[in-house]
Amino acid sequence: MRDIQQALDMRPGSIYARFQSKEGLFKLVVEKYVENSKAQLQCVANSNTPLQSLGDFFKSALINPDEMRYMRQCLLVKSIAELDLIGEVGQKAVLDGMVSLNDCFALVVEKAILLEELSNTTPVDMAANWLQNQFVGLRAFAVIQSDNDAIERMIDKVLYDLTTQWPEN
Amino acid sequence: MRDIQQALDMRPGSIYARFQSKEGLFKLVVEKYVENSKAQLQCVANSNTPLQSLGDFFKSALINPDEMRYMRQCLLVKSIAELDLIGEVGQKAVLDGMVSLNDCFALVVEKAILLEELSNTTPVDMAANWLQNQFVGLRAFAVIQSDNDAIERMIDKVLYDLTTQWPEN
DNA sequence: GCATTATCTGAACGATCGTTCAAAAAGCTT
DNA sequence: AAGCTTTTTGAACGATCGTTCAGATAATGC
Repeated sequence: MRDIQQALDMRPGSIYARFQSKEGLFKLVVEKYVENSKAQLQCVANSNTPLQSLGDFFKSALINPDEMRYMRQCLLVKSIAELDLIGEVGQKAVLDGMVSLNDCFALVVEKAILLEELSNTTPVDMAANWLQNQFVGLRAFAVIQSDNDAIERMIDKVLYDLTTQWPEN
Repeated sequence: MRDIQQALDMRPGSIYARFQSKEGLFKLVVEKYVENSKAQLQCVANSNTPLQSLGDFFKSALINPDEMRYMRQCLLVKSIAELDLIGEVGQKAVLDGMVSLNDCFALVVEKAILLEELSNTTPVDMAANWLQNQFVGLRAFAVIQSDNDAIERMIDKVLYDLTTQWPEN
């Protein structure tokens, strides 16, 4: 809270007047973050080449100058890692956000199937879950990996595996 | 630290006599955790059916009774998420641990190639990195996913994708 | 049984945390 | 300019954090 006070040049009272508490502020931040990410993924879903756009989305989120490495971390991923330290309100915001983004990944998969970039036998929900997984794993990978080419190869592998076969049921 | 004091029924002085500080204790815990995980992965690498053993390893780490859901989180993954809040000593322990486990994943891949469960064109280092990624992603997935079958299907997908093609260079 | 060493005890330290609130300042309406 | 509402201020609160250390206790060697 004191970091935020300094960054915004605001006194504690002002912050607590606008937001009720640390957790209330956290909830709003998470919701904004999710809203932002949703917009990005909906752009991907609206693209004419959804798979390529998906790759670009992954790359822009995971690859950036070294001095901004910390930005490779995802707020939601970070929050899930500390889910047991967060209050109920914050937990709900994080979990709802994950579901919300999962729906967006599903939209991307559906669009790719529609444009025949993916087989129509692709299980949409499973693929969406899987994509979200891949993103989480790559986020952690990107934090500790300074070789951008290695990250890019991982993304290529994700895009390839998306097109291969899926387990039954 | 006070939680640990209570759990061990030890007074702060005793803990600080054995370990120098919170960070020193953290370092030892991480090292122990890595040692443990290494032993498990080396078992997998020594198996006659490394890919099946690898699947079992994933399942045992990711699937367990619901009341122990919090145990699905991995100490290293959690630590990477908070890497910016950890001191230098702790950071080094975490990053070294990740490299160490990555080597173990590489051993598993090598063994699988040797036993012809994987093509000998499989790029060992990339596959090891990739496997570690998959594990990280699945850890987060398992924390928020109560459907064990969904987790199991994801693991099956990982084992399948391990056998498919890899990006060049 | 005594001396010496190693270990443990637990109250207490200073720093930092999230948060509050009476008072001051700024904004708005007439 | 006066009166009323809204917002901001900043010192200060109690709780909790990692940590310390003089003294008590236990373990060991002779």
